[in-house]
Amino acid sequence: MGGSVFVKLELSPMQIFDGSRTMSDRRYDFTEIEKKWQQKWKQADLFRTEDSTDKPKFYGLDFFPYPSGAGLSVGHCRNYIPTDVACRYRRMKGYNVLHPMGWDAFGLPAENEAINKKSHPKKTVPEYVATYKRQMDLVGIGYDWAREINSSHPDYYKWTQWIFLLLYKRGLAYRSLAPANWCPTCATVLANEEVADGRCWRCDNYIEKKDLPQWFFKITAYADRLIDDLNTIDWPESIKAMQRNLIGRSEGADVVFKSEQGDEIVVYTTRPDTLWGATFMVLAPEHPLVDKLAADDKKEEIEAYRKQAQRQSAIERQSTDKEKTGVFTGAYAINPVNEEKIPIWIADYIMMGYGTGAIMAVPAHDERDFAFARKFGIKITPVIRHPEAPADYTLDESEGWGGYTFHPEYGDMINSGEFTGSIGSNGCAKKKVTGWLAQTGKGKGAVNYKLRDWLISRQRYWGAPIPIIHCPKCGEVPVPEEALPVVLPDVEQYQPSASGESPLANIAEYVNVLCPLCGASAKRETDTMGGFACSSWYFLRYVSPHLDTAAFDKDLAAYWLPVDLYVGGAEHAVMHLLYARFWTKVLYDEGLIPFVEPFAKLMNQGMVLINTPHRTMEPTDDDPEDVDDEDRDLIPLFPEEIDNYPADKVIWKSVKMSKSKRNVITPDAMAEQFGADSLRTYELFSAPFEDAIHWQEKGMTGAHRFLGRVWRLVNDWLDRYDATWQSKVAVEADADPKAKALRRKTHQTIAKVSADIEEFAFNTAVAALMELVNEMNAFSASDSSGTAAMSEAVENLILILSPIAPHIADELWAMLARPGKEAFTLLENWPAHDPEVAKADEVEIVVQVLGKIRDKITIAADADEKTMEQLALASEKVKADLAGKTVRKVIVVKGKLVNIVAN
RNA sequence: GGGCGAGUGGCGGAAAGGCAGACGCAGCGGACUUAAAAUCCGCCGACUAUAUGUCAUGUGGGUUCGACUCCCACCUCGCCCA
Repeated sequence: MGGSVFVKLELSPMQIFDGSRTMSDRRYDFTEIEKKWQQKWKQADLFRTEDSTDKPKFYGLDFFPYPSGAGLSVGHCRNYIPTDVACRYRRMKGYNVLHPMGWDAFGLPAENEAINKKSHPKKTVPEYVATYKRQMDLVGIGYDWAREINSSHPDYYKWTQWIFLLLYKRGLAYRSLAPANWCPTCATVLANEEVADGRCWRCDNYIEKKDLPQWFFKITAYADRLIDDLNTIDWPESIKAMQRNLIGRSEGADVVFKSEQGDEIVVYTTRPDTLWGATFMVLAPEHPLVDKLAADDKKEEIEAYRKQAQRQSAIERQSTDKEKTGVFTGAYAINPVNEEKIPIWIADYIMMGYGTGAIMAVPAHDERDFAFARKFGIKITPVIRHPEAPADYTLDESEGWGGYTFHPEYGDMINSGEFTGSIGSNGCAKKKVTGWLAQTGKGKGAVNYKLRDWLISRQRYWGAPIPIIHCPKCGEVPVPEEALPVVLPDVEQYQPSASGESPLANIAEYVNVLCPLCGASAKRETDTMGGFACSSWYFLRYVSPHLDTAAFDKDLAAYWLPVDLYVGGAEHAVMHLLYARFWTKVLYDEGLIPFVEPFAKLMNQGMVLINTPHRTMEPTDDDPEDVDDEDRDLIPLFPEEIDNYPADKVIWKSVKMSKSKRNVITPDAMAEQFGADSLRTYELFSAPFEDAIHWQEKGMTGAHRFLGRVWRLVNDWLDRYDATWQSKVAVEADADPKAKALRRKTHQTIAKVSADIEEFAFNTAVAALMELVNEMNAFSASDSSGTAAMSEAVENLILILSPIAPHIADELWAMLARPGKEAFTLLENWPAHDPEVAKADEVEIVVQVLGKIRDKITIAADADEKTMEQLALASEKVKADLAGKTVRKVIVVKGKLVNIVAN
């Protein structure tokens, strides 16, 4: 103590905070500190989760990452850091916390990466995993590595296969010949959802159509539950909307049309109230009835049209911008509601996959039908009055079909026989017509979904083998449970072949087996499962990662699940989340788990963007005319190119970090330069959790400076730190207003940081900590002798900072001579704030006259409305402003303001 | 074209319908230093008459004693779907 007093007397307050004074022993050596504590945490097995059920549980989970060769960027950390803060906070709050991590190691990304590097995924994946783990530890993420899982290990995919068989047993897995989206580059089929703008979502090349026998999961059987249960979970509305949109439930009617020859053609329509306006029918070119219906003189034309339709992607075919094409079959159908004879056409904008592959076309009230009818001169009959049309408005072609004619809105029915005049609003007419169709046997109410069954087959090596055997006598035979796993064989040649067959098909010893039922020679299924299968149940494996008798322990799953907090990027969210929800419901139906939704709360973190130099693409001969430079695609400039490129031509743009753009910042570099705690603090502070961060190294400097201030503040107070502050602090605060103010700030900050972490408002939590540190610094430089208040502030600051910057917090915590102190802040209790201490006893309120601020007065915090009004009216400035006016009304907001209305 | 979201200083951002700009970055001035870095202190939306002044939260209306916040229309940007 004596030494510090001496120093204090010798130096001015400013010098006391000069970090250079005792450079050698007081420097914030983050490299040393972070290494030291990461080792200590590991030695103490600090993040090991026990399956204790006497505590409330908290299951915090990040999206299942696939380990790529590029390693982690600071962008990935935007996902892992906030989850870690939430988990550390819950742990200190007394929860039993499960915070695991594992690897979505199967699937195309890992395989493509390995192919590109001419290496084997079995070798590369462990290398990449090691890098990810090292980087996650480097950032200080507290995962329980004892629960690490890897979807490409046989002890994991054994259970993926087991769930496949469960689906098969329940009639939810089937094999069917189907036109597949075929990517020639990746040499594999893709799910519809994996195709964007007719291109493969991974390699961006155009896809083709190819007929293959393929495995599907019948997710459509769960469509209604997948929509309805969205109402029970705490997810961002945007993600829920995307899921509803993808499922695409619509209500309408199946209506039976008949061809003149008597063939039934069932069409699905969402607008049965427009039936009287159906003036033609359109079949998909692939529709099975087309050959039968087609007139002889049309057959050639139809065949040619089919061929060109098949070459196009679904997106191209259905685009509303596209010029309509089609061929008249020469046949006619009878409209069942009015017995009218209408022509049957084929057109590529009708797809076999949606509804029944045939539509009734109502050109007056559907945009594409309208364009089609106009082009081919087909009759247009309006049957719905435009809601805004005058009552006496008549519709005819002389108006050029403008004005009130074409519209897809609900409206009252016209030109519709006995239904003419039916009220259209709120779908009334639709309901009425649907009921009538059912009564008369002309059709029935029907629900349709955009959602297709989930195509799970991949003709690739690096996936979980589908556990099915094809027997010439018994047909499809599931591999018996006791024979699982079907182990992926080691092969030399795992590159996919252009034939469309899996590389597994070439391995005789794998393919040739005996039928488990009859013992005859049979062949194994050679397709593997797409990666979404593995990630549809991994969250269950973490509760008992090493169990070898079941996919998961039922009791532990019931204890830990559902996941309390699930964090990941919005961009990959729709498919994975939908499939995982589907499997969860199947497992529930099987009686294996007592919940129907796997993820109670979902949060999407914002991306990390970085300002990246670009140049525009050089003009080419293929360019459409009058392309502006601004419309041309931008190409990133690499670091070595930028110096040779004219500065005024460089276009700077904030884009996502990616290896291909060479703009990646690694956590390794940041940890080395500023420390992991600075990286964590910066990423949390820089923007709200959901918003994109624009990476700026200056921001890292700011976070680092803040931690440096904390470091010096605590260090400079160590020798005055009083571990027995608890018994003194109240007396001290009564005697010293400055001490009282500091206590107030401390307790306010505890409350603010706690609430902010729970609400994922990390940016304002960090700001609150900065405010506290600023106030502590000012206090310490003041003439106050409030050591107890300062000791309380120091202790609490370290604890509430610890989830955000755990290494520095543990180091500072270790320096305190606190009785009964735990070795790690994580083992301490989260501080509770005392509302009485946090409460201000005086507040400054605003006095307004007609909404303009005229004075600010300081009053007792608990002053009642009447007192406030009196004090406000007594203000000299207010009196001056009110001279000659009559007070009409006084609005008083307790503790905030007084507004005087006068004229 | 449809759905969702967002527009606030030079920048990132903060504001239960109640003092717009917390906190930080950058900038400016100062202290310390032989010097620099680091650190510390102060200033920091615009305008002018330098004031407890006026104007300011994409634009225009509305509700309200009071609007960044709620409602309507429009503009711009982003994401998803088509």
